[in-house]
Amino acid sequence: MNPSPLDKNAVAKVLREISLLLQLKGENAFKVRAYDTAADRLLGLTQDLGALVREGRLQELPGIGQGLAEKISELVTTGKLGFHEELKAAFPAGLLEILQLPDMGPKKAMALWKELKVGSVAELEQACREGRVRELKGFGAKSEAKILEGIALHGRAQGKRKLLGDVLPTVESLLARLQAVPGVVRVSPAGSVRRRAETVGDVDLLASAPEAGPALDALANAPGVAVLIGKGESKCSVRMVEADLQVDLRVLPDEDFATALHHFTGSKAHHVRLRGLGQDKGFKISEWGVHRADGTKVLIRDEADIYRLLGMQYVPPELREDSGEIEAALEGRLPEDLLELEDVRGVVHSHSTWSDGKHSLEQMARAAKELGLQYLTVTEHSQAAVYAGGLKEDDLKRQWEEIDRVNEAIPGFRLLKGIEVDILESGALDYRDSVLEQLEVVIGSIHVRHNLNEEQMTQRLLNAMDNPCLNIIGHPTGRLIHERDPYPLRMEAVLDRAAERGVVMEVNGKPARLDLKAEHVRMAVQRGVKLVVSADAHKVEDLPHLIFAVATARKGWARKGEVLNTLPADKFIRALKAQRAR
DNA sequence: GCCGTTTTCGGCCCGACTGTTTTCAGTCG
Repeated sequence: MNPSPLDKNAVAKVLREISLLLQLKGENAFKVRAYDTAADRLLGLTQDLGALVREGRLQELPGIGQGLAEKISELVTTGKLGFHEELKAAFPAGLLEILQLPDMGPKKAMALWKELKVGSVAELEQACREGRVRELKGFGAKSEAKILEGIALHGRAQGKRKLLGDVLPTVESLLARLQAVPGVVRVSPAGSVRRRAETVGDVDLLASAPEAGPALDALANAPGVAVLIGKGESKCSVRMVEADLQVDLRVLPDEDFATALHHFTGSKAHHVRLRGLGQDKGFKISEWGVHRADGTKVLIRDEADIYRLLGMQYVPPELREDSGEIEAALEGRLPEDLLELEDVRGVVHSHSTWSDGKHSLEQMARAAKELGLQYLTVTEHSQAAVYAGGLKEDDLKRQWEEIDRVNEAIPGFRLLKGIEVDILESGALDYRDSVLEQLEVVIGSIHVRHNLNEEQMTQRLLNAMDNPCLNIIGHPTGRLIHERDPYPLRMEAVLDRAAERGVVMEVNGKPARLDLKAEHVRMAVQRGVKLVVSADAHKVEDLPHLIFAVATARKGWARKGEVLNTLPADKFIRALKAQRAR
């Protein structure tokens, strides 16, 4: 198989750029949208793009017709697209960066370029300082100041969306504060936080109350607020000290809460589709509610009412990305038993002071029990992971004695004897089989030698899965969001082998990992590969990271039955072994 | 550029907000 010069992410990025360039050109807005829709479609793709191209099946994807199919094929097979190159040549490269500034769209950017020959952010900044921008039609002194402010912010926060895991604690404490305000009925996060996206730009919060004032004040005066950006009748925006995070709160009457929550949860792509469906059925769906053709308002008590009205299953927020959930919900194919946090009985993947963890086995066990869990899989690093205090084979026996002592000391809870064994460059495991066979849970992970090529890395994992001692592949792509790219890997091949051999895939909940990520989870589920959700805990404070693994599994449409650590400890271990014995 | 029990043309989601205007265009979510 020839590796594709461009993968789906790269192709989507080109389509996105074409959309921007077409907007600059003043092209028909619907043509522009077609490129955006196609980019969304590719990003949510769970099939192999290269295969779709080879088999000429691109046009089976909704939103992709003949024109886009040809362009995508050209990109995938040659790595370039003539149409794209021509468009790019027509504008200065810096214009695309100008478009990233707040309140800056194609019309304004083109005016700046045509009238002032401003073609980069640096030139724009200079033009503002010299007062030349305010002379333009449609611009004024205020726009000039706003642009300068935007440039400053852009420089500071360039591409730095925050990890969901870094943001959620702040969000939850703000929500608790708002819920305690007298008169407040309901509170909820909205936007990407509620959809449990991997990373978050701004945080949107909603509250319902008869009077907006007290709730708005509660946010404006909340601890940790650095700047009050703005406060009006029904909205308040602040910037938090922590992580330079912007938080927007809207307060509205409780009867408008459900439609507003739905509106502000998004995603945009999901909404565009829903509104189209609504229109077909004679409803107009907007932020302010659902209206019939005669203008009367439909009573919407909660979000489920909206989906019911459209004759489809309820779509949980995590799934609202227009990646097939709408078709599935219309046909009744959406999983009704998506994994819930409450389904999880035990935590998989943890470290203690025996290797690079911060807390003792007993501390970890007590903390996990405190969270309502029944077991914790102890999986220290193996000897190859020298930097992480990896255990020698001999150390294991002594650790097992301590595990036995802790298990006796804490009734109703159990530490399982496991290991996170390194997958060496060849795909061999870092312990002898005779040692691995004695363990209850064997996670195999890659920690060293990341710089192999796609074929070598794929083969490394395939080889590892051939060892019957291996139960689970840990953080299969090795990515660290914002820090390290996933290693090159043919995920389809890895998952096919996992399905064939009964190897389980980890969904690692560490906020910077989320690995497998949601789209890979979906690919795994489609192949019948079983999963575990893990915390990858190195200290007791990491144990709640399980919620991010659960969120990722849900975003990948994983049902309870597909996640093995929803089973009690004995059945969990038996299921792991049974998988391998198939 | 896509799409079709309104099918090969003429549609394509909707409304608020802002700053600029003097009735509206552009941007955003």
